[in-house]
Amino acid sequence: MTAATPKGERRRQALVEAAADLLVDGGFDAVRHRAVAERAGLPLASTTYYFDSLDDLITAALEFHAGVELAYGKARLAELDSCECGSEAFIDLVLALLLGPPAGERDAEAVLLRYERLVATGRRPYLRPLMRKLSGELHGLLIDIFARSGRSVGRERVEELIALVDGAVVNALIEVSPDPRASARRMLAKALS
Amino acid sequence: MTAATPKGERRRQALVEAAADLLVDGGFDAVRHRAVAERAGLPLASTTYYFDSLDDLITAALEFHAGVELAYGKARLAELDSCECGSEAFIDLVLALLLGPPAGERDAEAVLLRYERLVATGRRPYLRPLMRKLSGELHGLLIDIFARSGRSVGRERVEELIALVDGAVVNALIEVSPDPRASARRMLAKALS
DNA sequence: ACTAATTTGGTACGTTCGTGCCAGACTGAG
DNA sequence: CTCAGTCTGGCACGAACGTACCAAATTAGT
Repeated sequence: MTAATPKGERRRQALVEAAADLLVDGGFDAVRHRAVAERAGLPLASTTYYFDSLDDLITAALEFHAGVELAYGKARLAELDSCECGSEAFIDLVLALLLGPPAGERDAEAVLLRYERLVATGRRPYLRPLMRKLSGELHGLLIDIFARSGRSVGRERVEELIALVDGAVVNALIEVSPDPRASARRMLAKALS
Repeated sequence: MTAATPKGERRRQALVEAAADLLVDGGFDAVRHRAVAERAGLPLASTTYYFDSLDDLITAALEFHAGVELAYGKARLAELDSCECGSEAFIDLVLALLLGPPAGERDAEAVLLRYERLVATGRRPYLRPLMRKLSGELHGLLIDIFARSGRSVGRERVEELIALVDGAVVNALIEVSPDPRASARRMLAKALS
């Protein structure tokens, strides 16, 4: 169901954003009708009124969130015009694009979330087109960044580096006190040296 | 709770194996009291009698399954004595250890499950010691295999290759018709050439 | 202002889940 | 054989869930 009135549209959007928030800090399992309604300050029934099913709501939330992520990536890319491309800063930038902005204390959890989402997509075929689009644009962004910093690389090499980062992350998750970003940084530094 | 009678021990073990089966073909979410009891052909209450909580049951199931996986790995390693180490066969062997034996039609799903489990571990700190142990032994096995096939490599290089495989897999999950094993094979072949 | 369409929000139904309960059946040590 | 300790299994509770329902309130088109 799509809203037909301005106020309705605002309400619908509030639900989408609430769902996206829940998705970010609780994973797919946290996106429930009741939780979304409560976070948006709206009654339970509004979630079923504006969205045919929970999957619909999740899709909308992911779509919204993907937009936010890409906007962040493009902003960081724009900053790079001033091209302070030390190896250290460059690696941090790539990690920020792939893992999100560093989240301090909660970084391990934040990164974990990204991979939970990625893996959970495997069980939700209806999200694949969306994830493919996001992933494609992200790869494009990375190629741009490599080019703009003087390190020209092909698409294949970029995919290899992404795989390296992703693999380092999932393997870091089982450490006693996981620091997936640090593991990824180590791998990336070695591969780029 | 631990069983004190032989028949009780057999029952307990039946529950563990049923839980491991469910874990393998449905992920952590499939391991429920009722499902385990039904698959084992035992009443619901037996699951709470022998295991203090669901987490207890899951831990036992994962432990059991890890044993099975490692046994498979060691068996494949033993076969290698006859050292038919063509590049193709070698890569398939490494993939069999990391992704499990090829599962034909259902391969994508089987591989997905492994990574669901890996990521889900991030939310279950009590499983980390177990996963670390399994992961450590698997790494050791891989080093052995590399050595035995004439390709001597250090631990760091092995971890790099594992990350490459894992990253290739998680990135393959969002393809229109995912074939994670093929993606991993491609990456591995390139890295080993 | 009036009517029809849309939106609202409280409520309820049917499932599934983890877990607790307990009377009865079984089993092994004396 | 006896009986304390162990095990069995049917059952019920409370919570959380997705979703359906519907009378009342609001809004939009004329």
